[in-house]
Amino acid sequence: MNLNDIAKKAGVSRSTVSRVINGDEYVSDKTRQRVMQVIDEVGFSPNAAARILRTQRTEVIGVVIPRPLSDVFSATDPYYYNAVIQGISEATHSRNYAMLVWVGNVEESAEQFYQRILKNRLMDGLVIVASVMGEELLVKDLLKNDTPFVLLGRPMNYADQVSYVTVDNVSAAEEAVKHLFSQGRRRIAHITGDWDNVDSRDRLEGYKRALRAFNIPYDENLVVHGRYERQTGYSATKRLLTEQDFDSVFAGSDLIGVGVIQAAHEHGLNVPHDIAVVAFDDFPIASQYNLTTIRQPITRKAGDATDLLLDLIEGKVESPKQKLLATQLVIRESCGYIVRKE
Amino acid sequence: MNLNDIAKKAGVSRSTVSRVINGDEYVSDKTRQRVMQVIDEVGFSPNAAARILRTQRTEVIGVVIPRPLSDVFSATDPYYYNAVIQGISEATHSRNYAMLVWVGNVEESAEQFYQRILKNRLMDGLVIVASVMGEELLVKDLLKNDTPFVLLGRPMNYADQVSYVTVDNVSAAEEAVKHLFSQGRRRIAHITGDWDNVDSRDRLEGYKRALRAFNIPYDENLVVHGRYERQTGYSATKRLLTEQDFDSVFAGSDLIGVGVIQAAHEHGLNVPHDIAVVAFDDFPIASQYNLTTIRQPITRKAGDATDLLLDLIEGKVESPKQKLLATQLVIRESCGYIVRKE
DNA sequence: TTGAAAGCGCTAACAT
DNA sequence: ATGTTAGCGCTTTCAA
Repeated sequence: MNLNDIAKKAGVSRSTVSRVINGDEYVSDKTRQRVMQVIDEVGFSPNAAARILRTQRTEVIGVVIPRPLSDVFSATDPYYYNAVIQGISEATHSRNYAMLVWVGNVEESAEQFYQRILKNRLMDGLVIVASVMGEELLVKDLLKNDTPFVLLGRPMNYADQVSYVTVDNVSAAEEAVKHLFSQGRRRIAHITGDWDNVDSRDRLEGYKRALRAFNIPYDENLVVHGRYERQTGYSATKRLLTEQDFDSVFAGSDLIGVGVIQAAHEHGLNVPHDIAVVAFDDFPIASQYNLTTIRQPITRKAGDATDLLLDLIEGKVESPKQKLLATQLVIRESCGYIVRKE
Repeated sequence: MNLNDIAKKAGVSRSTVSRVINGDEYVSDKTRQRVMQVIDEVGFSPNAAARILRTQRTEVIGVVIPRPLSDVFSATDPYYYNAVIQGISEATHSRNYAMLVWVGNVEESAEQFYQRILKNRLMDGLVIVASVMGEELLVKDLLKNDTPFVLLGRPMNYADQVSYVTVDNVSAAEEAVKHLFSQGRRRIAHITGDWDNVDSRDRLEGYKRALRAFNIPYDENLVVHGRYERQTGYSATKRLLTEQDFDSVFAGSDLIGVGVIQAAHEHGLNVPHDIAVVAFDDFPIASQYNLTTIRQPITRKAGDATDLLLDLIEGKVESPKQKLLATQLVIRESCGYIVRKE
């Protein structure tokens, strides 16, 4: 079933059918109705490959997730990727695009992974979910071939040549630490996530800014570098408890925050009384543990990145373009703030 | 850059270039090498749309996830979908396919969702992740147009006309309950997941079989129907504790099992001493709570479903074809079995 | 407002 | 072993 078949049934030429399908205005109402009726009757939809070949636009975007999703040893919260995919899905849907998803496989180098993406020529552009490791190779290639793309997260390099959407990690971290200060805390420790991740560095920067604002000297002994894992929060806290004097922790992520709470409890300490905790992300686990945390709007971030990509593809905006999203402090019990229950 | 350009540079016809690209054997070694060299030099990859238009094969499959992934109110463990996507990704990758992912959006009816999938004509077939609600509409349409598809999970209806891959829930549940029996438990309660889900019904069936095997009469007061959520395990256990006499629980999922543990603890009961628990899934949360549970190989299940789909697409097998995967009892502490530590 | 015709880039049947 | 050619189904100029 193709345009010709529809054309014959409707008694018009196939150009007219094409015009009807594409909403061309130069079609009489009578003709349009007749054609539409035939299309509905036979349940016709145009051949995508032919259309793509002709128009050079696929209305498909690629979603690149550099790391294997279900790495058993990874402690990354799987909620993040679900929320990202959901956000992209909603944005593509509302603008009539489909999404091709690329997930890094376990036994595959970055080069191989990027090669298979680049060889597939069914995408108008890419949303790249920034991971801990750099996506530089891919970014370089894409810049070279002039393929539209948007990063979810600020890249470590080329940040000014690249379009990306991320949250304002610096301000968010600053707010988190200021909140601890407002609860009377003065010896505030910080446990970071993966150090090859830009967010981690930005959050540390925000931590420093808050200290500066309150004239608290920066004490590097209160900062522990780790990974975005529960284990990091746990062992970093254990170490801090034996070596340092501190009354609160700004955790680089919810998972780290949960580890902090567990370590504190094992030492017979009360959270928030003895150790107050503010974390980052507001994944579902945060509410389970009553963590006060910075909420980052993941679905929104992903949706905005997708909208930006589609704007780039459709020539509605010029590349590069960046967008910073605001976050929100969600106060629960781990920070010591008294939440009035209703 | 197209076949003609390559052909000119290599001094051959474009059919020869096509033959080289497609690994046709009727090309001399010299010619092949020359052509390959040109292709590598200019980094050529063939236009996908033209190839699809000509061959009528896209080498793309669709992955259908009927429910929104990040439904804030959904308590479903997001790990499941990550593992599924990973499994499909690995299988498609190893057979040189790409995957188009379709996620149900929040404000969209099932009909609309299925329509947008069916109208996209860039897929050779579909893997459908079975959800709680039936995918019947989609299945009917696909059967009608003869589109290859495989369900991840047994469908409630049309099970004999449809290809699917799932785990043997009945045997697995039977094993779980028999294990509790072997630990001396005789009053074994069961808390089910969503009742419009086939897995829930199969697990109940397995529970009944185990009881029958041990001549324990089925007591419907010990069976509580709920959802695959922590809350279900929690409130069902609370109710059971006030109304019934029981010494153990077979939980329909890990999340339910965690709810059971929490309710038991709140009643001052020890798990496993007072209440033994065996659950289902072996998601990461199970090991956090030391749950004895039935491990279902999600990534494998998804990979096998994809392989089956590709076999169907490539005509290597006949539809319908079903596959049941074995599960594995993972013994931790919640069942009361003494695990020797090394 | 409609139709005719060219051509997007590829594969495969056929010819040599 | 290689080249020639038709045609997959669509959009879009151009002509009427």
